[in-house]
Amino acid sequence: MLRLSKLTDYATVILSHMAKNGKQVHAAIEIASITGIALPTVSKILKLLVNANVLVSTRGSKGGYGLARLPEKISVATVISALEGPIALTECSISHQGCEQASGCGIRSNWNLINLTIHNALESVTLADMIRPTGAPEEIRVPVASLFR
Amino acid sequence: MLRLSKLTDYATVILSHMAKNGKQVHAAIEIASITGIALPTVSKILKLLVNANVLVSTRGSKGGYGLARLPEKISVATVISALEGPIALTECSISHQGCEQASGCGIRSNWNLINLTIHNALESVTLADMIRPTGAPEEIRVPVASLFR
DNA sequence: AAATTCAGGACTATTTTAGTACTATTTTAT
DNA sequence: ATAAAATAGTACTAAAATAGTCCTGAATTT
Repeated sequence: MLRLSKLTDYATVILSHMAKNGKQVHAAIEIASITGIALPTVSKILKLLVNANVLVSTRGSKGGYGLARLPEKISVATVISALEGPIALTECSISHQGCEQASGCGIRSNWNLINLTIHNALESVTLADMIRPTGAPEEIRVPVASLFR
Repeated sequence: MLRLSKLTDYATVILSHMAKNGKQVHAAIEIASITGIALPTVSKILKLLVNANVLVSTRGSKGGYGLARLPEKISVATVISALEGPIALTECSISHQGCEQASGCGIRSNWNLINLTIHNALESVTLADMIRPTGAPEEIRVPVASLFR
């Protein structure tokens, strides 16, 4: 499975909760209790999202976290790279040093093409798309069964 | 990083070696010595690829492994799912049981859309594409820098 | 000044992945 | 027939990555 880490999965849950509720500020402990994710884990995720400029934080009592911009302006690609670093399938797409096959490897640029395609796909989906009501018929254009051939 | 396992990476190296050499049959030990991957690991990968009908094997002396069909007919998606199982970003896209947020989670069908997009991207690239000479200018249509924003 | 809340970093435990070893089975060649 | 060559299958071990926790410090509000 081409897997996303659990933390990234949590991040999407947290962010969609924040995007759904119009509230400006959410304390970490509030998010933890609503989502059922342990507080230290929630804090860790929120911190990473602040560093990636997806969230803004305010300290002190009445403080908390809020979206840095409109959900329409937050792409899934941004969220994933905030949690996991650059989006790339192979190690050599990020750094090609230490690859003993560097010279004989004619695959690299082709991997880059694939990475780019995937990145574009993830860039085109925003947080606003994620919180749209599930299963809206016009959203599903292709039979999902084809995924598991 | 949206990572592929090392074994999958190895698999693409092994398969492109096999696709480049017109030879019909390659012994596991020959592949190991050429690619520099340890023999037991090579065997493991080759077996998985046979199970996924990407390769065919013949036993006995003069035996070995060969491509089950033309490189044009072997997609990257097939290779990845042979090594890692179904291509999906989130656990709940594969099995949704045991997800305590099952009812309140409106994200699932949107993840499926993303998964589908990525799957299509990977399905459209074949082994034949992977062994094309690297860096052919017409292949690179978008600046790679945009990948690492 | 006290209470609340985020910031940052270090640490531990768990899970996943990679790699190894061994035995059985099949086919070819002598 | 028999030996050699090669894959098939299974179980096990070790290493690495990930997830999760904890603690101390800093900022803001009341």
